[in-house]
Formats: sequence, structure tokens, C-alpha cells
Amino acid sequence: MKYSYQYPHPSVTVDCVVFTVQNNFLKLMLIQRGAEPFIGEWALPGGFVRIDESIESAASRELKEETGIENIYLEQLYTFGKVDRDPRERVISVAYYALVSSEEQIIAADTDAASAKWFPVDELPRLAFDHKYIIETAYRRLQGKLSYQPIGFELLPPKFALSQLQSLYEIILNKKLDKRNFRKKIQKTGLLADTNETQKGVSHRAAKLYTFNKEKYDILAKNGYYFEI
Amino acid sequence: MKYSYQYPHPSVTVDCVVFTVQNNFLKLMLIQRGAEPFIGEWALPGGFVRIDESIESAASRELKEETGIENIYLEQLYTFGKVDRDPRERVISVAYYALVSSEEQIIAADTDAASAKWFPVDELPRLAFDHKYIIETAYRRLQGKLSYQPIGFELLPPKFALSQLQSLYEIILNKKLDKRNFRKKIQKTGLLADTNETQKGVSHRAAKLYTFNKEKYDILAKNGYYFEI
DNA sequence: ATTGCATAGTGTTTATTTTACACTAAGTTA
DNA sequence: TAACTTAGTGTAAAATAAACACTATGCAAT
Repeated sequence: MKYSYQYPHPSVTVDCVVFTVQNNFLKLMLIQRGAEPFIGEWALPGGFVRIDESIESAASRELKEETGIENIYLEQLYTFGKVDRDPRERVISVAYYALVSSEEQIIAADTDAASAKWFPVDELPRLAFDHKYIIETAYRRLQGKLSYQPIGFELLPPKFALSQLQSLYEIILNKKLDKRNFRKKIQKTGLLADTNETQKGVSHRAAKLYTFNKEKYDILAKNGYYFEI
Repeated sequence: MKYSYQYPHPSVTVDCVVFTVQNNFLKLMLIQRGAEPFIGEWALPGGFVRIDESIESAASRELKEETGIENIYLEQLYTFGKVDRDPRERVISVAYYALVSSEEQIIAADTDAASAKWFPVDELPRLAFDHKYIIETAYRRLQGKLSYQPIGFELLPPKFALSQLQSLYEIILNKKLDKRNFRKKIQKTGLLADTNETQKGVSHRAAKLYTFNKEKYDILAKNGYYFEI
């Protein structure tokens, strides 16, 4: 007990809600707790913010330590601070959400497979702490954000077909979209760059592959541009 | 030094960015610091989160203590956690933003007038900590949110004229709007309820006064409705 | 009482955006 | 070569947004 203060201090943690799309399902990463409280139950990857690291660094670090995922789009979601959200002591948690592409998922396998797992968002197990509530908040935010910021690209491999992108939108927004209208709208943004490649190994007509023109988006975003689907 | 921990704990504070519209200016409330660090400099109202109160309660409490403002729309903005943002020790700050109507401003006068003051957003003094950055974040959020959520009503007295509402939008979004189109759009939402009153004490034709139908908005919002200007 | 002044209040036309909708093209497999 | 699967494409109708200017009302000054 080396650290003393005149007034009680809360602990500050981070929790990460990491989404991906796999086999036409929106999934998120959970880990099985190896310590009390809630030992054995599923929870969001996360942990304590160290005294000498920023909150965001803590989120990246914990995510990497617990799931092997790194170098991803990570955005602050909300800070949860109900007095009794942790049974041990006062804990304030800054939640982040993140998107990883189905390709990067494979990297995640280098962690202990027993303790980190992808769950479809509507087949979640019982969750520790208030993590169910945090996930609901993140899911709502993801749906909202998807419609006006091109974060959907983060969930796809660098080169993707338009049908993959559409399918991703349909999965997250949970509704069918019109193929022609979707394509028109996406093309009109000018954010897609044509690679001159096509899909490989598919048993039907191969689709053209595109990449997301992030440089162009950054320029547009700076001048108050809003992407809208 | 009665509170000891095995690991160092950060302090957690709240900071409030309180906006109002006064004389056709968007203003925000600052207080003059009476203690180190940054003594004498201007800063956002705020303070430490107590161990037995939620973050949001802390924000409300601090705001009331330091400015006299209470019972207002208060929304979490962002959590700022750079390691060196406070020269004394590690402090993580959860920022909130709030809107008060020009009527409620008068209540704020019951605080020490020397230490709490409204500043136009583009005539801010030098600010303590990273509060300039927090304010920029809040201002951007306010502009964004105003366009798709009817928070503008919070900045007006309960009964208001359409021209007041339009003026408020023009001030915050910093651009002129077309009177007829604005009125059409606002009316079409069905969120305005006609009081059968008119302005008093104006030296020209008196405008009809409206109230904001919050019940109706809440119902619409629940079903995924988005207000848009 | 009349005039001037300031703000309130009101519709229509045009341009733009969104929606609805169905067939042909290309590649793979049996 | 026929059958299957997904890729890729355009147009018309409807809805929404944008541009635009005058009359109405109430008060104040003379």
C-alpha cells in the first residue's frame, strides 16, 4: 500500500468493444475472466489505466495484451461511472469501440483461444459488470456512425468488392439496401479507388476490387464533409 | 493521507462547458480560479468526482456550486486523459456540455459575480489546463448536434418566437438561414406547440409564442426519429 | 390620425436527391 | 453447352431542398 492520498481516489479502467463481421454476422470480442470478481464469466477486454499512460494508450495496450489485436481504429465511446458498477471498489471505465477487418481477425488467434472469442452480437453470453449496457451503447453508436462516416471500410480487407461493402452495411444496419442505389451513392462520394484486380477463387463472376481512398476522405472531412449512406 | 492503494490512482474530475445565447452571441461560462495551479486564470467550472457520487452527479453539483446553474440539460462530451494535462498530478477529466436558456442565466447571478462570467465563444481569455481544447471539442459537438437533435430549444425560454429560434440556429451554426424554409422545416417536425400568446413589450408587431413539445419528441426519438435542420 | 419603422408571417417554382424497380453480363461447374 | 451464381447497369416518379419578395401588424413619432 505504497500510494496514499488525502481523499479517496477511484480506479480508472478502459473497456474495448471490438466489432468485426464474419460469415455475415456482426460479432464482437469477449474474454473469459480469469480473476475475481466475475471469474469465469465473459467480459469486454480491458483493464486499469496506468499512471503514466494516456487513456487511449491503455485501451490499445490492453486490447493487444488480451486479444492480440493491434493497430486498429479505436474511438472513445463513453465513460461509465455509476458508483456501484464494480463490486470491489469505485471504478470509472472509459469505453472505446473498435472495428477490425475479417482479415485481421486471424491475428487475434495468437492469443489464448480459450479466453478470447468472437460472439455474434445477438448471441452474447451473460456478461460481467455493466458490460451488456456498454455493448448496447457501442452498437447504437456504430449504427449511427456508419451512416455518416465511412468507418465501414475498417471492417473490410484493404481490397474489397462493392457487394461485400453493401453486405456489411446490411448486417450492421440490419436492413436490406437496394443494390443500384447503394452503388450509386458510394461511387458518388469519390472515396473508392479502383484497383485493377478482381476477386479470386470464387465460383461465379468475379467482382472488381476497390480500395478506400483515405487521403481523399481526410481532405474532405477537414472541410466539413459528411459521408452519408 | 488516509487513503492508500497498492497502485497509484489518478484523480478524476469533471469539467462543464455551459453555453448560452445572449445578445446574439454564443457565450460560455468561465470561472476565475482561486487556487493553484493557474490561480487567477479563467477555467471551466468543475472539480473532483467524489467517491460516492456518479460522474454526472459530480458535474451537476460542481456546476451548481460554482455558478449557481442547476437543473439543466447536461450531456457527456468526452474524457480527456493526457498524462500531463494537470501539472500537479495525473488527472483524468470527464467533460460535459450544457445549454442554458437566456432566462435561466439570471439565476447564475446569485454566485460570486467576480468569479463566474459569460464569455462570447470567440473572445475567450487565456485558459487554464487544456480547457481551450475542451471548449473547441464542445463547440464542434454543439454545432454538429444542433443539426439533427432539437437541443436548440434548451437555449431558449420555455415560450419563444420562431424568429428567436432561427436566430439561435444562425448564431450557433454561424450562417444565415432562409426564413420561410426554416419555418417550414421546423413546423413540419410537429415538435412545436402553439401557445395562444404573443410577445410582450416589443416595439413592433408581436410574434406568436411556441413551446417545444418534448413528450412528442421523446416518442419519436424512441422509434429512431431524427430531427434535422 | 397619419406616417414611418421594425419585425411577423406567408407560397410557389425550380433544382436536387431519393426511391423503386428488372434485366443482361461474366465466370464456374456439372 | 446448359445451368447456376453473382456482378453490373439506367430511368422514371416522388420527395425534398433551395431560391426568392411581398403583405400584415403593431408601435412610435409627429
